[in-house]
Amino acid sequence: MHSFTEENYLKAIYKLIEQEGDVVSTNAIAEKMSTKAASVTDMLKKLSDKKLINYQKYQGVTLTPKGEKVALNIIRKHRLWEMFLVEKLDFKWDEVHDVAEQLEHINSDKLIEEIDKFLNYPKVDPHGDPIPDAKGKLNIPKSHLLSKFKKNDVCIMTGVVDHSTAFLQYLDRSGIALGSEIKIKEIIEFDRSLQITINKGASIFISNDVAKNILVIIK
Amino acid sequence: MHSFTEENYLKAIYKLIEQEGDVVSTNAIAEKMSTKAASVTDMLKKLSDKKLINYQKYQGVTLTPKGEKVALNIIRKHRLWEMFLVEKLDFKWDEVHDVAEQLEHINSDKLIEEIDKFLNYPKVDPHGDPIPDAKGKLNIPKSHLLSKFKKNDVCIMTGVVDHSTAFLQYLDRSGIALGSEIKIKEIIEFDRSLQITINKGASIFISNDVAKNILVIIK
DNA sequence: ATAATAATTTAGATTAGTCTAAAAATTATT
DNA sequence: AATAATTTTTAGACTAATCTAAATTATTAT
Repeated sequence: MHSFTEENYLKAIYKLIEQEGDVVSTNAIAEKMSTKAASVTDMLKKLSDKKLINYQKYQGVTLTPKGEKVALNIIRKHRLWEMFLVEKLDFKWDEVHDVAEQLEHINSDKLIEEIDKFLNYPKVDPHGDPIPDAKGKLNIPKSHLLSKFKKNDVCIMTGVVDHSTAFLQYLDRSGIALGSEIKIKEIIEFDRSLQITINKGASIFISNDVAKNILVIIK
Repeated sequence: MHSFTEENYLKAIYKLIEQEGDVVSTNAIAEKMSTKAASVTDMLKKLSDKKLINYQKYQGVTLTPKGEKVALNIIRKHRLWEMFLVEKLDFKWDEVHDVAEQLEHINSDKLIEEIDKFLNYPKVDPHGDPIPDAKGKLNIPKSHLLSKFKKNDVCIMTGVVDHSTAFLQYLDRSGIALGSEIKIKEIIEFDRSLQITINKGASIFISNDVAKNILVIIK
């Protein structure tokens, strides 16, 4: 099996690839893990030796299929535990994260299958994040950053990167919710801000910073 | 907080004191932890520095009140998780141990309180082992080995040390069950075997080996 | 009471994960 | 294209937990 630390690195790399792009830098990982670049380099060598990542010095990393499977399994466990805490115990959404970070490393196939059954096989968690299945496959189209789309693309809002109350309240006020249809009317060159319509309504402007925190799928 | 390893040592020491006597030897701990005596000595120094155990070179160890509290909290979590796995998920009793060994180290007061509530505040687990409360107190008299009692003592069977099917079946055939009243009629000097009556019935003989695996409370 | 045996501790090494400081490679700037 | 700035890697050290082998202390047997 893999150590807690290895699992956390793989999860961090997976999430960075999901959000930032195809290759992940040492510094990006260091920031996400709240550690130093030198420590990351050490770990990258180790994960590379174990064939969990593709790593060439100075060239950044990607996950191998094996590494991605491990990462998705951790994410599966994390999201199922979060669901369990909220649905079955009296946890609020802002209370679950730290505990789920611990529970995601518990090693027992039977346990996680039983939790899945107990929850009646949920497909997404309440953030709109999909729960990978037991084979480590996402049964829901993978979301991308709204900031990556181009003029006239139409997409559906599926989740957020920044889960802060401030940001969620801003989305609320702007009328952007899970499932909203977002059409990109215009991309302003100089600051990459977007003019969009929500559910075919009046158009509004959002900054590139905001667009980088909204996850969508192509319609 | 304490490391997983420290918690496991404290739990082992607690259980050895419960079963063996008042002071625990380095070798006994090494055996219980499946490690070497030298490693145990290192850890004993560390636990002693942290005031979790009373330790004098070559003299064995006892737990301080602080150490006992930690140990009881781990045991509380272990037993509550076992109950949860059996009662709420579809685990059999022989499947729970390994998973509970992992879950007992999850650090969240709220989580364990909610699990306790979810299970409706059980007092004992199905082995007859008591579940310590949130303050680390046992609300049930602490059990002792039947082998430690003397002639004419009367006690109540509360649990076993050896949980093997073979042993449980032997107890069954002998008519010894949880709650049985056991009276010591005679202790045979040369092999420490006992002549006892069960629920005031006909007397039977049990070996010292058997008596060392039966937990009782004084009536 | 002394020698033999057993238990325990010390000394020194090892591994995983981390760190700081310095070196090397890459990328950006002029 | 050369230099400056940034990123990444290496080198060497540290901590927690472990180990083996040797030394020390305690216990048992004669």
